[in-house]
This record gives sequence, C-alpha cells and structure tokens, in this order.
Amino acid sequence: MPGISADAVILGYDGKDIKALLLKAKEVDYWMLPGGFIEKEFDLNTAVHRIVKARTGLEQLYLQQFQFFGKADRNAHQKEHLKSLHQLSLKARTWISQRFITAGYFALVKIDDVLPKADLFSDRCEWIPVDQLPPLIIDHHEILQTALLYLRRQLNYLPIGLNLMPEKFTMPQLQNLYEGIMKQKLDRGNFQRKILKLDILIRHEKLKSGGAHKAPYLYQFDVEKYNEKVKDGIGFV
Amino acid sequence: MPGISADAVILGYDGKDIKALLLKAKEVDYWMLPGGFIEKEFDLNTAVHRIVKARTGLEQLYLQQFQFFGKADRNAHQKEHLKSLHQLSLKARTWISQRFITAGYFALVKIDDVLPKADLFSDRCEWIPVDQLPPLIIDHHEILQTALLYLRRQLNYLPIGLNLMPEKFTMPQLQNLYEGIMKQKLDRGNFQRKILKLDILIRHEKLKSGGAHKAPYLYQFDVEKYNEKVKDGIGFV
DNA sequence: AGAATAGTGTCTCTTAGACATTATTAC
DNA sequence: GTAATAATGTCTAAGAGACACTATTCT
Repeated sequence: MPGISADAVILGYDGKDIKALLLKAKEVDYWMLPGGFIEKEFDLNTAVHRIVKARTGLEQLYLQQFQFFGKADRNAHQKEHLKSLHQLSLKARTWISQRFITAGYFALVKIDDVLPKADLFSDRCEWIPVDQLPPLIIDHHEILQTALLYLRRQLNYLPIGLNLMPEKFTMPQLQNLYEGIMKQKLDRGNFQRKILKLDILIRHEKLKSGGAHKAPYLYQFDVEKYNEKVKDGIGFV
Repeated sequence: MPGISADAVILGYDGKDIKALLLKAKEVDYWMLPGGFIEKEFDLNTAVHRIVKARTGLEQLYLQQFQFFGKADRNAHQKEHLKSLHQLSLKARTWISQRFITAGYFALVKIDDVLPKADLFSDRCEWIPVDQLPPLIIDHHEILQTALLYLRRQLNYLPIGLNLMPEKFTMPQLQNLYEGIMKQKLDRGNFQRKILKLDILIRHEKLKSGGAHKAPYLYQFDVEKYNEKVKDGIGFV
C-alpha cells in the first residue's frame, strides 16, 4: 500500500549557526528528517503541523511547502543508500520503502522555544548545523539542500528574520543569519545601512554587554511593518 | 479510493498575450486545467510529461512543479462551486471528487508548436489569455493564479524568454512578455539597455516588416549564455 | 508630410560597495 | 593605553528611471 508522506526541514538559528532538527535512526549510523505518513482524512498542512509539533512541542509555527519528491528520484537515491537500508530492521525498512511520494516542508522556528523529542524509529533528536551534516537516509540530504536553495531564492518573500531570530537581537547576529543563508560575507556598514533604511526595526536603548568591546544595540522587529514589506518582497539582494 | 492527481498550467505567448491552455468541460459552462491521476507505477514528473504531451503533442518541454494543493483547501473551493459539480454527470463528478491531493505544475511552451487536443471530459481545448479567464472548476482558478505568482517571483531563475518566445523575435515582443508577467509597464529605452547588457541575444540584420513604422530588429537567444545567466539569477528587477 | 513605432542618447538621483573614522567596552 | 568589535560617515562608480531625440517605414 503506497502512501503520501511528508518530511519537514525544521530550521533554527542560535546566533551563530543555521541548524536543522534531525533524528538519529536506530540501529544504523544515519540521520533523518522528521516526517511521517499523511492519513487520508487529514489535509496536508494540518498533518505536517501535527508531525512538527510532535518533534518540537510547538503549536504555532511558520510552515511552508516547497517541493514534492516523486518515486523515480527516490529509488535512485535508495540505490545509493542500499547499504543503509539493508541494515535496518524489517519494520523500519518497510516504513521507508512504502513512501511513494513525499512532501517537502520547511519550518522556521526560534531555536530556544523547541524541546526536541525523538520518535519510534530514532534514539536521538538534535539540532545540527546545516554545513556539518552527517549522512542522511534515502534522499533526505537532497530534500534538505533543496529547502536551503528555496530559502535562498525566496529570501525576499519569506519572513526569515521574524521567525528565526529571538525576540531581541543585535545587528551582527542578524547579519550573520543572512550571511549563513546567502553563503557569502557582507559588508558590516552597508548591511546596517540597508536594513535600517527598511524601517522595520525598533531600537532599544539598552545595550548588550559581555565582550571586551563596544556593546551592540538590541533590536526588535516591528512586526506590522515587517509583514507589510515582506508581502511585496523585502528589498534585500 | 483517493489518489494523487496533477494539474498542468500550460503557458504560451503569442507576441501579445500570455495564454493558458484550457479545456472546456462537457455539459457545463466551466473550463478546467489539463490534468489526470498519477498512476502508482509512474513517477511524478514522468506522469505529468505524459499528461501534457496528450494535450499538446509536445515531447520536450520545460516543466516545473510549483505547489501541491491539499484536501482542506480543495473542499472549501468545492463548496463555492457546488453548483458546477451538481451539473456534472456522475462519472465526471466522481472523477473530480476523488482527487485527494493535486500537484500543480506549469509548463512553458512555444505556442505555435502546440496542437491542442481535448480529452474525454472536455469538448474543446483552447488557448485563453490569462487576464480573461472564464469560470474554472473547483480550485483551478487558484491553481492558475498561484502558478502566475510563482512565475513572477521566480522570474530571475526561470528561462521564460527561451521557452515562451519563438525562435526569432523583436525587442518589443520580449518587453511585452515581461510586462505581462510582471503586470506593469516598463520603459522601452531602459528595458532595451538592460537586456542588451546581459549579452544573451544575437541580433539578426534582417528586419521584420509589417506596419507603417520603423521595423524592429529580429533577435535570437544565445542559448548557452542564456542558461549560464539563468543559473545564478538573470539580473532583471 | 505625418503617423506610428523602433532605436539610441542623456541627464539626474539613488544605490552598492569599498573603506575610513569614531565610539565603546574589558583588560 | 591596547585589543576587539560596533556604529557611523565618506567617496566613487554603477545603475535605475525619466525623458528627449533620431531613425525608419507606410500612407
């Protein structure tokens, strides 16, 4: 009985790295994306919300479909990962190979709000930096990379800052997030100028202390203005 | 038995309007997108190629998945279109309501290469300008509009010119295409300057004649250079 | 000649990008 | 003070956008 499954690329940002929430499969040295089958009586988005909630504990979250992955591709990848499949138990193997087609979703979450929980087929659930990925089962690596590509291309139309940053944050933190997604360094001065010009930030007079250097200002998003800008594309290369 | 279906938004451009290939449903005054069920032994992309080939006769085409539409949304729309459903034969109604989930694909084709063919549930298959759409069944209007939105947002990463324009074309024709997709008028001079600077066009010395005015040059894409630019985003607003 | 439309040139204002300068903090 | 990092300012070159002018074609 073939079915429709969904896999969620749950992304978070800790002020330094962009991380994905991954599950360590039991019995083998492979990791996987949180996912599951879509039951027929549920609609797709509802089902994925349910799946993500089970791993993160989050009720409200920014969730977006980005691509479906069909059978042919999946089989090609299964060949490459044949070894990993053979090592799995019959139950787990059946669970995986039953996947006829899978929906790729990504979620943007505030990393500190999440309480990672493993599922039946995994023994750990952890945040892992997306540029230091361990081996993933079947086509999960491709799904994750596709999600990141989509994120990069849709950058102007996605509320990444709002959903990934903590309530209050510094300008260098925000810049680091953009650099991580765009995979390139940006000029500090120009970044600051461009972002401030958008007029979507509220500056707090309190400074953050900690290092042996000038303390940065704390900022917060003006949610209304932010959402307004995102609709027509938040002008940022 | 619920199943997965696919609907194709097939887009063409006749030098004046952006058009979609639509089917006129039998028995009722509604039109619909070409589509069909995905058989389990096929993979998704192959199946959609087959569907599009059946309506257009085209073997090779630019095809891209853009979104899936789940059950809840679809039911909401069915409510709105209840009248249209009641007027359908049992067979057609069953065919439509069996759709559990549908894959939205769009295809970019050279309009003159297409030989439209109706299917079993339709009596006509025609090109219709996307800004003059007739009533469409279920959520097909939404699917079509979503495709156009996607097209607009991904403009820089899609080879629209290459796939929608005829082999040889004029600059005003190309500008008109961009204006149609972006839904806004562009300055002639600036458009020309920007496009020529991309260095992806080959100019032919032969001019096109016809009207009581200066004849425009004919251009052709330098396919290799074009594809190179599209990969990193063809710099155009 | 005149109407219509294509092609090219020019001007200004904004912006991007590189980089320099100043400010703040802990040691 | 020095080291480290944040914030702000400045300069230049490139680009966007508005618009004017020239070119070509048919009636």
